[in-house]
Amino acid sequence: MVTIKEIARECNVSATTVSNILNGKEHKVSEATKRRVQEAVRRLGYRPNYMAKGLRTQKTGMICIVAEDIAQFTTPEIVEGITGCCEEHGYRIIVKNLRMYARWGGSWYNDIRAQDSVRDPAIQEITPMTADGVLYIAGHARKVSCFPEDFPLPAVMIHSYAENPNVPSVLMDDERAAYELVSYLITKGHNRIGVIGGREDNIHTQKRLLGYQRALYEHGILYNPEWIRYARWDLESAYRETESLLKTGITAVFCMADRMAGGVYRYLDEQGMRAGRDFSVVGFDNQDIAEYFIPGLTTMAQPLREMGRRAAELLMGKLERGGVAAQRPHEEILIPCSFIERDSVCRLRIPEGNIQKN
Amino acid sequence: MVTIKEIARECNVSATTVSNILNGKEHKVSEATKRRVQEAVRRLGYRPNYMAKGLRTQKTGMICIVAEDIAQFTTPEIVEGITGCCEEHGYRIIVKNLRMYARWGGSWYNDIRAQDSVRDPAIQEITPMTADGVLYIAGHARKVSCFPEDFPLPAVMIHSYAENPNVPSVLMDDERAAYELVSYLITKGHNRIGVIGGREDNIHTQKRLLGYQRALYEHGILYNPEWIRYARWDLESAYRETESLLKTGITAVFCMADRMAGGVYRYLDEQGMRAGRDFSVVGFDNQDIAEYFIPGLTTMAQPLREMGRRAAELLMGKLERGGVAAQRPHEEILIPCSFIERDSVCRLRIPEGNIQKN
DNA sequence: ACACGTATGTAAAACGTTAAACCTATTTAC
DNA sequence: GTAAATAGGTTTAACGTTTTACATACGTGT
Repeated sequence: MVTIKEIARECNVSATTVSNILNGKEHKVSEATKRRVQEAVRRLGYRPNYMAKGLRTQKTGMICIVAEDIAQFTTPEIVEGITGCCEEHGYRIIVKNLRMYARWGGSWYNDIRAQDSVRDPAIQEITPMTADGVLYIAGHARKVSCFPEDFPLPAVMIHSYAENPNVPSVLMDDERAAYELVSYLITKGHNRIGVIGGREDNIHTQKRLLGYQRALYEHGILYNPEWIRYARWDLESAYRETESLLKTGITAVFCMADRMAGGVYRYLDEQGMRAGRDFSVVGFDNQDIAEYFIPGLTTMAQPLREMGRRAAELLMGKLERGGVAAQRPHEEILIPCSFIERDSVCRLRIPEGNIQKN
Repeated sequence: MVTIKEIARECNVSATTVSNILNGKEHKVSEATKRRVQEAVRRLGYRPNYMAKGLRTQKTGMICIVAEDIAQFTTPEIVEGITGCCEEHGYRIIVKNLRMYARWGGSWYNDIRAQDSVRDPAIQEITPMTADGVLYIAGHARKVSCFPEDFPLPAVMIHSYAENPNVPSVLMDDERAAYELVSYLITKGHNRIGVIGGREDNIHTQKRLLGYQRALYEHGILYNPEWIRYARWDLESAYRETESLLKTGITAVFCMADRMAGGVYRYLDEQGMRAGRDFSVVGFDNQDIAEYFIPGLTTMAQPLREMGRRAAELLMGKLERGGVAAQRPHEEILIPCSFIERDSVCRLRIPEGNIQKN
């Protein structure tokens, strides 16, 4: 591999000069030598040695993405958003997948319960020697400790709430998204609207429930605890809640995950009913599956790429400012979701006066 | 950050000795010093400086995953398989996502046509300075050129065929998977079986078609070109083929992607028909969506994690052998798929004698 | 004629690690 | 009793880059 020294010898200049030219520090170099060096670099096919560079500058030029489960459907799009931004800023990306390390057995997405803190060998390994910054993609609120203590590397949390000071979070606006979905159902004439939420202690479940509540309140509909069910984010558990929930006399249901809407669809099918005709369903996530439901599922698309990009931009800012403004209080960036209308909701023909009568 | 030198000073030994202990070269060190050093390493919280290490050894300790589209549904599980193996061998993982670089416009998964070769700035960037080896996740046959010429880095192709010599490929066994699916349909009594394939020039389409053909042949059913349609791997294009395909009088269809089966389901729904009752459908991929179809889609699961792991193991072998056996001819490793039975196929009640009558 | 600034560079040291060569005391072979 | 081997190290140089400090020539103002 050709080095800076060889370029220098080839052009009869010092290594320093070549380095200055390659790094755009051109205030000390004439146009002529600059062109001469650049030509040699191209001709000999010089590539920088990142390790030598990193050793000298004490920067790795890498961002570490820590993903609790890289195969979870939300993660890849977030990563795509991140890569876009990082490439533009000249950072390379290193990936740590925690899935394999997870000691708490069973299916990750369904069975993991919120943990106060992650203290994981894989994370402990991320030192300033590995990366210049960390982007943590989590599904639950977390306090993350890595080496050295208390996240000395600039970090941004994506898709969940960080409990560390100085670790800002980039999240979708759960409350508003739920508010919009439920308001949509109300404008379609529904006033008895059920909810199938995720785990009760999950922060997303809670925020979305607040949005549901606000929508009801603003339209003068009384909140009825009977209409609220909690499940485990998956089809099976949602399916098990559906029968008794429908018996409460609701005409529509807000499912906090498209996969849970799948449970409702299955129940409806068994009863010879059809979403969008005999009953109304909205989901959340706009996961692939929503498009393949028959009829297509009306839902809320999570702004995954956008979240990834915003988080990366935030991190780039921190790195370029050199951690100057690091003493701000916990920062939270909410990205709006986008409403996707398909065919799973029908208009209700019920006299208007009924609305107040829960 | 604490360095090897500080450990050395603390223990009154030379840096070399510390290095030897840390790297398991213990043939030249007494048990006593070894323990003393290890204790100091723990106490002072020493972490190796990968850049210094890499600069000296001329190894990066990293594997680069090149993904043509990291958000494509097959990629994350392959990556998960890779990470498992690489962690075990002490390699870190760096990710290049080519999606953003793709110059050929439009939707990647649907519109890209097979390219002879990828010669992409992102790939050109992967030099021995970036990674020790490359795992390339592609959807189409490819000749990959990176810098320096002709893949000097050990590489393995996953999920598609590499046209480079010395770049082995790890693939699912398309032919056999298709053979099994179609044989399954035949044992259920079907003998007029349609196909909705992917793009006609796609290598997976071709191999699966061969499997289809073999199944027919072995059961004495004549191949009928009328029953074969090509689409673009997506719901819409498959939907457009469905009507005329069904008019040929088939009783079952083999879709080469679950998403295309979605097109068939949509058509059936419009006709008041139902898969698994009035018509039979099998898919391919066992993508998430298959489970959410109503009724559930019988399909073939791609062995994605397994492919990722096998490819990584192959690469580790190459790296540890130091490229000694690199002059073998093109190697192809086929991983079997696994059949997933759900409810989209019905048994046909037709007199047995009918079978020969196409 | 002199000091001084500016443009255009160069030399040497340093980043943290490991490979190669070297050293010394003790044990073993014969 | 001597040579050779072994155990248990040490010293030095090198990996490729960037930073810091220094050097030279030329123009300019006075």
